Amino acid sequence: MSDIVEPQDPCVERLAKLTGDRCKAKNAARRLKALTEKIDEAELAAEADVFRAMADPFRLAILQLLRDGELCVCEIMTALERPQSSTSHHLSILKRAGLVKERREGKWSRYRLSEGAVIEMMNLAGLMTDGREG
Amino acid sequence: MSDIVEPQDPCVERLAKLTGDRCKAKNAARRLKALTEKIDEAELAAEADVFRAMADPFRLAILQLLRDGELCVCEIMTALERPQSSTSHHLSILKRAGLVKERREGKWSRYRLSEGAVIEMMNLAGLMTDGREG
DNA sequence: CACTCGTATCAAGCTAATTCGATATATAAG
DNA sequence: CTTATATATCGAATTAGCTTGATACGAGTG
Repeated sequence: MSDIVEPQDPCVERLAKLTGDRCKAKNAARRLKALTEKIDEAELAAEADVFRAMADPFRLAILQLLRDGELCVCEIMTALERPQSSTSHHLSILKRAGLVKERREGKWSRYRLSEGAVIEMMNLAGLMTDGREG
Repeated sequence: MSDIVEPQDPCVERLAKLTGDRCKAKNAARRLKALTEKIDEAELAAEADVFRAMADPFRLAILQLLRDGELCVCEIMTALERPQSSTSHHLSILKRAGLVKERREGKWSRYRLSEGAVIEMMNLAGLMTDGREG
């Protein structure tokens, strides 16, 4: 019962074996632990939800269409030649992720892009893929 | 056999019924068709691959760790307390999507973020979720 | 060569996502 | 009230993705 409270932290043990140097290992472990503690799991989960919503070519096509303005479900399904149920379903996913907004007008549901980072993210993704197949 | 070649384009028919105005319908259909033709399916698929690679909290945590520099598999699995096979598997997904780069050094595989838009995309996703959960 | 260690890949079980027809809800019109 | 139309939701089948132990590969070491 004295100086340090972590006599055999498994993380340190692990890294000590890696480097062979127990002192280095402790520093590395401290650095990794600091990095890990900065990670907010709930926030990462929320961000993953956003990315998952954009991880489908059909939904990206919808977002592309909406760049030029508001459209209703029937216009989107017509333009992209997809069944109504599928179109509506994917729009609900985009809406839940906060990527699009809905405006009810009579029996029509008109969808538009959310203000904010949506367009920028699509542009960035475009940049990332340009290097590979352009 | 004369003026127009699209006597019963199903898209126009669809929109004509919607608006009740055949002329408007034709314009709307033309606009939608122009938008649709601008869409490059292969590029959307590639972008979807990038987003799919980022659509997992564990992989986002890996990317977060790598913001501060290169790490090997064993450091990542130790920091995030995940099995080795899982860590390696997710790193391969990130690598395939072009989000990280690998550097072999002896028996170690050291991973780092790809230069480019990766960090910006994570920042943007963070912005998008900020508004929802404080 | 035998052994160790770091990493990659495989395999099997499980969960989540996609698809689309069928059905339900809601709004408007006759 | 019935009908039509636009959209949402359900259900069931298929597919894709995650997880993890087991195994294979590759590079060092004795």
